[in-house]
Amino acid sequence: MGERELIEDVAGAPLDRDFFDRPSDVVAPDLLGRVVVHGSVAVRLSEVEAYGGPGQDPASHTYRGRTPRNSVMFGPPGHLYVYFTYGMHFCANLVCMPAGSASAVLLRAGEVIAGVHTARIRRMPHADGPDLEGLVRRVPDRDLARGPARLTVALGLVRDHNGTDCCSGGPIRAHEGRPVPSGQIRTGPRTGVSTGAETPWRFWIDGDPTVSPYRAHIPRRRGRATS
DNA sequence: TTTAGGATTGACT
DNA sequence: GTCAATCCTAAAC
Repeated sequence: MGERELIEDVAGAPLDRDFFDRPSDVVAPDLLGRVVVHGSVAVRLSEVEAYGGPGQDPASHTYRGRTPRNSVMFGPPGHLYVYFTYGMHFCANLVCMPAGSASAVLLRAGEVIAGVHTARIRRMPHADGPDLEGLVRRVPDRDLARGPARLTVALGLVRDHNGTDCCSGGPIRAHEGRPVPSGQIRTGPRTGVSTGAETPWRFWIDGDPTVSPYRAHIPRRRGRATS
């Protein structure tokens, strides 16, 4: 059995593009329990957030229209939108709706269900140094993909993956997994956004230990405190 | 050209 | 609970 078959054994068949050709707030809860795959690593999603289109959602990167950074969100559905933030982190989204509409779902957290060893090494501080397992503090399994930047690292997604088509049988795909019954889905305000936080477009699996802890947005101070 | 601030995280009190 | 790290983006000038 090859890598593909092993992954499909635990993650089911890949989702096709039609899955993403719907509004992001409809796709988002349907993504819970689904499995995002990159090579040998697979993550079962436990928490996502929907972001809307131009002029509709003040929290969305596309609210003010197309820019070089957000151009992938204006493209066809089922593509990966990876962005850099806080000077050090990458986060990953799956684009929804037809080209031109520019909405997406942020992948916030999940459980690593395949490739745990690879994911753990990626999540170690200084994984490229001489001190590997046993010498560096081991990240608990539940924390491997608990948070959007952590999930992106665990899956090995980087800047260059921005724009990747996830519905063409390539190395990065979304698989059907097992959808979560609506009774187990919880919704609430989105995390860390300074505007539009009142829209309850964060979705997570009730009671799942891999869901990230909620943190309200805190505007950061700049420069030195004076006087 | 300058500047504010960010879809976060890990360390620390 | 607080805070710094760190660089990119887009808006303002």
